[in-house]
Amino acid sequence: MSDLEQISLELEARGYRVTPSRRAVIAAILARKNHFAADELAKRCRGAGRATVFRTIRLLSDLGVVCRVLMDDGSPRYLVSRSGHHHHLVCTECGTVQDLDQCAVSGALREIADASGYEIEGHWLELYGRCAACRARTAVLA
Amino acid sequence: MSDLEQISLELEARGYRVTPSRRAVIAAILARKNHFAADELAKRCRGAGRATVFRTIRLLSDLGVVCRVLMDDGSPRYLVSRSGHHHHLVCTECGTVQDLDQCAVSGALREIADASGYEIEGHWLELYGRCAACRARTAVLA
DNA sequence: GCCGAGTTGATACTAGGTCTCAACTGAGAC
DNA sequence: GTCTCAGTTGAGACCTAGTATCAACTCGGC
Ligand SMILES: [Zn+2]
Ligand SMILES: [Zn+2]
Ligand SMILES: [Zn+2]
Ligand SMILES: [Zn+2]
Repeated sequence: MSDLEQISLELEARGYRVTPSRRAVIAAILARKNHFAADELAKRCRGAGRATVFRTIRLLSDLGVVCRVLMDDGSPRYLVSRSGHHHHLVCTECGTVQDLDQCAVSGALREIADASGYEIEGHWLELYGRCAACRARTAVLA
Repeated sequence: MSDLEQISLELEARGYRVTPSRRAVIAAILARKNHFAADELAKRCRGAGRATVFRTIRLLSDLGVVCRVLMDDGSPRYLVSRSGHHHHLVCTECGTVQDLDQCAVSGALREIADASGYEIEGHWLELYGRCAACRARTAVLA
């Protein structure tokens, strides 16, 4: 079963219609090799208007099919999500985004909750750095 | 020495002029008890235009005098910063922001760097939850 | 075939900024 | 004092990343 069919079933299971517009957006997303900007997808995606592209991205985001990454300049990008709760490691040089399956803060949360009196419900974490490839490239030049 | 003077000296030390506009923005920031939106400050702050308010906030942010907090709905707010590197605990109910002096991820970074091959340069972390006061309020109603 | 909820897209609108550029300021050089 | 010029300002245009509106359309179920 293709990813498109898989996601379509997921949508139907949740009571959403699988329309041609939604198919077009999902196909466009699956076609992107790396992360993409919503507006860029909207321009590239014939078969769905801008509003529908944004709506569909949000829908898929709520379903956990795509995830949002905040780049280091603050601009949002989207990515097909491969797992449940996870965070990202973003290369500040080439923009590569790597999924981190482990959550780096889950251990500390209990402690913070105790110390602060807060009941912690969620968190947002992004890590920025230079990927192995970019580091290697600079090392050669130096 | 007042906070305003303190910050002014900081600016001068870095080669920036301490102008009436900047003083007005800084005073307006210091007058806010809690976090504020940049646009709201611009409206409230007679004595500096919108662009200058935004520029000054960015300047102070670069200097570490104010910090930016991403609320759980994604909207940015600013806060007078009291320490160096730190993160925030944001109450999703009343909006209270509490500084966390400890960095919850510093310990995990070495490990992640080793596993990923990235040289980690920075990170962004926000925690969301319900503060003690809001929890108490709900408990009474229940 | 009809109904009504779900969906769509053009367009307007919003938040949160940045850019432009001519005018202004003010600290230091003379 | 006054010249000078980099730093600063503000009005307004512009930009990105969306959301709101609303009339039109679609389609599964009866
Ligand atoms: Zn890279
Ligand atoms: Zn996590
Ligand atoms: Zn609270
Ligand atoms: Zn940290």
